[in-house]
Amino acid sequence: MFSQNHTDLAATIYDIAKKAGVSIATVSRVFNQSTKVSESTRKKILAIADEVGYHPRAHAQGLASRKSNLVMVVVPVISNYFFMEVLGGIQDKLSEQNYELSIFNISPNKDAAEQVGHVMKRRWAEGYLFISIHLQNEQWEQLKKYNVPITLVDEHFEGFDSVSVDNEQGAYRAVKSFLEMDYKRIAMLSALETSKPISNRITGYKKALQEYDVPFDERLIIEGNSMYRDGFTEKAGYEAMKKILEINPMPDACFCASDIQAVGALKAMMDTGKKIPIIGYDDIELAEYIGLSTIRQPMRDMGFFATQNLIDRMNNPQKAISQTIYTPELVERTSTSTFKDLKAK
Amino acid sequence: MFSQNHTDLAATIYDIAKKAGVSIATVSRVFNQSTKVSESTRKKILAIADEVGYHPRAHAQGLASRKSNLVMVVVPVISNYFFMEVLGGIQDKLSEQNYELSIFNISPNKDAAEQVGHVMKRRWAEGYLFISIHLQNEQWEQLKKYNVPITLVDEHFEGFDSVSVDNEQGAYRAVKSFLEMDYKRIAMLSALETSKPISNRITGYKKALQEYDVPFDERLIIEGNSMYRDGFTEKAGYEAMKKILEINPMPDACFCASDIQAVGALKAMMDTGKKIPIIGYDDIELAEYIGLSTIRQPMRDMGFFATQNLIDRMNNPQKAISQTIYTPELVERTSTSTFKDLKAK
DNA sequence: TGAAATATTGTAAGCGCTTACATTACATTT
DNA sequence: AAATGTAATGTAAGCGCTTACAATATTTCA
Repeated sequence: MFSQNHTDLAATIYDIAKKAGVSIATVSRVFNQSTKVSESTRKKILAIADEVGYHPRAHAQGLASRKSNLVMVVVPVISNYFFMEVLGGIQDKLSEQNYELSIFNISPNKDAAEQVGHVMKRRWAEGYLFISIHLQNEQWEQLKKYNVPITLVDEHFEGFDSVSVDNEQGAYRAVKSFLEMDYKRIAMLSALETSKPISNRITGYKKALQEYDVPFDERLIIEGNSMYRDGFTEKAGYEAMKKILEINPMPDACFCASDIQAVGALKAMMDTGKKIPIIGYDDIELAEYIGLSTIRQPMRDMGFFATQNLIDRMNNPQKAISQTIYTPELVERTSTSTFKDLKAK
Repeated sequence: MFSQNHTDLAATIYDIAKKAGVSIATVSRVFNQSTKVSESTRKKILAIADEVGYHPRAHAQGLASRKSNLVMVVVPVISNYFFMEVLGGIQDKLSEQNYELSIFNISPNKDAAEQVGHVMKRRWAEGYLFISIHLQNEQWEQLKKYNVPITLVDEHFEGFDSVSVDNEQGAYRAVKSFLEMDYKRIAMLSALETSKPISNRITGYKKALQEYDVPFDERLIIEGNSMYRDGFTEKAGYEAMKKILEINPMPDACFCASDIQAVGALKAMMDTGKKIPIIGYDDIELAEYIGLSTIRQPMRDMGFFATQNLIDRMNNPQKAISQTIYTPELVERTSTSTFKDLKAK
């Protein structure tokens, strides 16, 4: 239940010390799990603290100890399915370890590096999780100078701990599955190509084609309008798919850079009446319900593990740098299997 | 770009003051937008600060000024579409006003009031946004004693600023639209009924029936399995819809308590081959793409406005308490219109 | 030109904690 | 019982800022 004795002047460590007849150091020790306090005084102090509703002020603790118990998550856009899932995993880990979570949202309108610099300079958090943040090489290098624990999620740069997914492999598997079904003209519904995950997926796409001796045709890669959220929207997917369906001759399969775009693509096919098998990317919760075949990324696990990793580094800055790469897997559903059945007939 | 001169011992206000040949008070004034600094020294200080990459430490500022510039968002479950949208609005407002955002996630496994009490006691944030947090009357009362700015979103309790949606009205409109189409046996796919939004929606449902002289039949209200996320999941929707389709005689329309459940419901209809018109609730981004008719809640606006409201109160604690109620509107899409067309024929 | 008014800067006392080091109380050992 | 070791507590110096108040510089105006 809530504290009963609240007044405007909240109790400080001095009040508790006075009431308990001890020094503030002793009170502080009680609240810092120090073992150097006798059981009797610990109990007395805890009782008094509870009675007056005392709780150490985070700012004072932070200033005095030069620690904040705060982990900052830096993300590009908050309303995004991938991020949501990852954040779920982060939360799980953080609450388990008694850390607070703060979120910093990189606005797409301003320079990313500048905003990141701003966050770092505040020196607020003890550790940072960068989710899907893409910077220039030189900017990553600058970031290292802050000498603060940072773990990258869905991105990798030499010298940082990172947790990511093998995008090349994911795309490769998707495209390969099409090739195995004997599709040759495979389109790729892409997004902003300057981002590394996307360029890696394109590499995987090409690699699969090469392996099956299918010549690469750049006209089959369509980049959705990326003005908003780098193109990771249903709308961008919808429009890009319309273009794809107009290519002559029409592609006979399509690999989409994300599920959310694939949803738009599905809609485009419904509206135009044209239909080709598609595979998405991410495996968002929804994919199962619309029967979308997709490449599954273990998003929640990634968040959980990345946080684990970050906390490890916070506790031991000398720890060796690790790069964790999850391999995504293909999940087949009706957006491809119906066609498979047709082929089989 | 990031700071160039980073060392492990980051610059403090003293370093800047010394370099600039002024007192720390003057430096502080520059960083607090005080007008009482001459333009020339302001520029000099800013230049030096930029050069050494100085930035005031949040904890020190917070302790000295007894303010944190921090707004805490308290939510029940983070991975939730409704919350995501609301958070987007909050972010917009907050970044505009230069506040930091922290998130506290109420774990469903522990007592909500206790966790809320814990957050409040830390006295960390200057203002709190409670999103979809449901407490007992007595617990709300206790909360008031902290005497701290709080704005409720998607919930209301006398004595708090709140921003919510008229759930009764929303449900009423949905059900009424069915009644106008001459459907009589209208099922409701519900969720955990102890929550106020849900009970209000049930009230609206009943009200519409009454108005059209359709007797209320409690067997037509099916509560999804609410063990997880209070039942607001596709899975819960899927299973509940299966039950609804088995009711004898089969209902001829269904009002769902959320879009996310409606997605599951749609799937259930596909799987069983039975089909009745449905209306969801929320209007999540996805609804448009799957043609789901729904009751639109202006989620982003709610977040934005609630934050505005909170900041107003933080600046003026005497401000009169306000309750803002948005009226949701019906958005008709194919999940109802196809049926309408059929009827018309 | 000099006093009064105003603009700019400095001084210093906290804000509420942590923690190294010093001190005291108590238990052990001989 | 004195000497020694150990556990428990206290002392005091910050942590890096803000801000009331005091001091000084600059401007204004008679």
